Amino acid sequence: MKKTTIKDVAKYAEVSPATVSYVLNGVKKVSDDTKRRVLEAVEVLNYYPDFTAISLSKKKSNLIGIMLPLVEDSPASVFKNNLYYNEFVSGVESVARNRKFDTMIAGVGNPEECRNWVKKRNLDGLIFLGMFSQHLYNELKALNIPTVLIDTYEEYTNLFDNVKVNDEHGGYLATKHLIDLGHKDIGFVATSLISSPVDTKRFEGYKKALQEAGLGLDKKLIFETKDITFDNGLKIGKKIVSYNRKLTGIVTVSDVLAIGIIKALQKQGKQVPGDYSIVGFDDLTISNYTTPSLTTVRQDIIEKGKTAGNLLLNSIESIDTEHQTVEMPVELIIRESTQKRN
Amino acid sequence: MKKTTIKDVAKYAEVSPATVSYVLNGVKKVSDDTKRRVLEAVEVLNYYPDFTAISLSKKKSNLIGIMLPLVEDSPASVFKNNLYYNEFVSGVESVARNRKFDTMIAGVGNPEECRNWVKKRNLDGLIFLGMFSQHLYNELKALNIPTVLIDTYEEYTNLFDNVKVNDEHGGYLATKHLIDLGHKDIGFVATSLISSPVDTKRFEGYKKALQEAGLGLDKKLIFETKDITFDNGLKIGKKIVSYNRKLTGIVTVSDVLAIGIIKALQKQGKQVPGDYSIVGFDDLTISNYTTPSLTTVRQDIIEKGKTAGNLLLNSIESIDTEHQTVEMPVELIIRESTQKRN
DNA sequence: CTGAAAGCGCTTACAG
DNA sequence: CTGAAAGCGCTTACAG
Repeated sequence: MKKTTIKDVAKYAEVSPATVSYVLNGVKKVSDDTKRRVLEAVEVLNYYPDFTAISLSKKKSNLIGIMLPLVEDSPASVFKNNLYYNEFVSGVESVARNRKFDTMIAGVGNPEECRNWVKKRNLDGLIFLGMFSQHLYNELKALNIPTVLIDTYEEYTNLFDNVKVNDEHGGYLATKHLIDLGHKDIGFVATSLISSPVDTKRFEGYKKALQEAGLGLDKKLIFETKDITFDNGLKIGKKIVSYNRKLTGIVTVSDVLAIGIIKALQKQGKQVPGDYSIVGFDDLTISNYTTPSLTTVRQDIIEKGKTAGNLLLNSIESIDTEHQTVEMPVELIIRESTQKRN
Repeated sequence: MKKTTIKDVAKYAEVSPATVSYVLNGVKKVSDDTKRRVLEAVEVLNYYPDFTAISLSKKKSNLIGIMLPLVEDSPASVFKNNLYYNEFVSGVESVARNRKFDTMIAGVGNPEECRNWVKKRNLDGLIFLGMFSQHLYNELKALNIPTVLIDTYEEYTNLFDNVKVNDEHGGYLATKHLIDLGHKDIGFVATSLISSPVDTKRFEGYKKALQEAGLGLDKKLIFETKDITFDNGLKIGKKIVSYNRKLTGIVTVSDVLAIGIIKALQKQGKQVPGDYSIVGFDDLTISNYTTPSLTTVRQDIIEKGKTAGNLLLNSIESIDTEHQTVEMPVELIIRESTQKRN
């Protein structure tokens, strides 16, 4: 069965292919009568324009890409371990879909790879999730394609659209909550205070809350780990038990980390929230699944994805012309992993 | 900055565009000398072929699609609730990537939508995740595009490639495990025994194990729910407590359901595995996160995704020409949610 | 072994 | 208001 093309439609409607294209794209005025004939032909022949051909001639693919950091040579492991990406991607997918765009996902190791991908597939825009080298951003700039960055604080980042979250306030809320519950020895668990600006911001909030309450900053209560995985949470949980007996409250930069910590604590016979009160960050779907369920700083990740998607599409369709950064609110969700200090 | 095209390369190498195409595609023999010149030009000019153009002329997009059932008009909610999809998609993504294919994801409501998508994007192949109407499969057949179905048992399904899991054995293993632990009153929690062939198969395994042990089948111990969500698990958990005092073992068709049930049980003051032993199905990443961690029937979902991906790509590249169905093994993973009956 | 030319399915100045 | 023609960037019989 041969594919129905614009020529077939043209023939059926007794007009030129150009005219069919005109009515389909709403460009140029076409008389009502011919318009009707064309539309009818489209209907009868069950015609659907070929996006590949459109891409080629319009230089526009109606395709956006989401770039993820590449782990183990595949984004697979990223997805498996980080439910955050999952929800975010869903968000952008859903707005893209509504606005007639398709979305592709790729892990990106180096700048070249990214550039090639954009060129190869003629992507109309890009969303970057995670941290990448400045070199990559330079490449991006050269590519001159609408781009939105997520959760970045670096200065060179202002050359792009940006969506982030009120990280400092998040760290503050979490810490304040524990303080209000009477905790005085509160730990902070992050990935890296030097290489992760997001974590640094949250740490600022933590310090601020401590300070407001007249509590000192104890460097021994700061734990850093490589990346956000359950296993790393486990390790930190162990460390916490063996390491410091005065700690009763723990602020964390991620739900998954918090869940790992809780698990380790429980394995060592500790009670959460009996012995330790813990607050997560993100409010992933699964933060409800655990026992105890997780008190956490909620960011609406799906909404974040939607916002990023809309920003990108606006930029692609030249609706927004200026770079902007939108900061999304953050909210404390109190569940079972925190309680008054004994 | 203008895009580098095949013409530029041709000019630089002092050959025709056709020749460039020949060496890039390894088709026809080209003299070593010209080949070298072309490759050098490609290198120097930093040339990357435009897939859009290739798609158009080769009628091959190097793009595969993963179709998900559409909930609430967007695949987003599907992803949010069902970690299974997540891992599966990662699996196919990773093999596609290695084989130079990109993958797109779409929710599909009706057959027309699916057909349009395939046409629009010139997809080379399709993977279907979830249940769809027979009508859709008819459309698919008409489309005549390589397709692999996941977890289907319907008869008309044999017209496609298929990857599934040894569901019956899974149900059997789970049940047998509980029986071996001394449980006699074992419930079975499914979505639907009539509309879900997968659940029916697992149920077969359940019955077989019961029978082997000389235990009768008690219809009161069978619970059905609409779909696999944490909330539905919660509901069933409540029902279990109020409903039947003799029950001590529970076999489930999904980890998420099991986790919901455990949560509800715990909320009502019951112990898991003290009062109830529960076994899940899937072995999602999160089945380790919960307390107690979940005893479950493991299927390697990522591997399943990879298998599906390879099957599809083999079929696209005419490596495999016959339809085949591969059945993946299943394995009991014993963790903390089950124990000897008191 | 190499190239001219037609074609993939659409769009878009340009002319009328 | 409508259409002929060139073009998007590649591929592929076909001829030589």
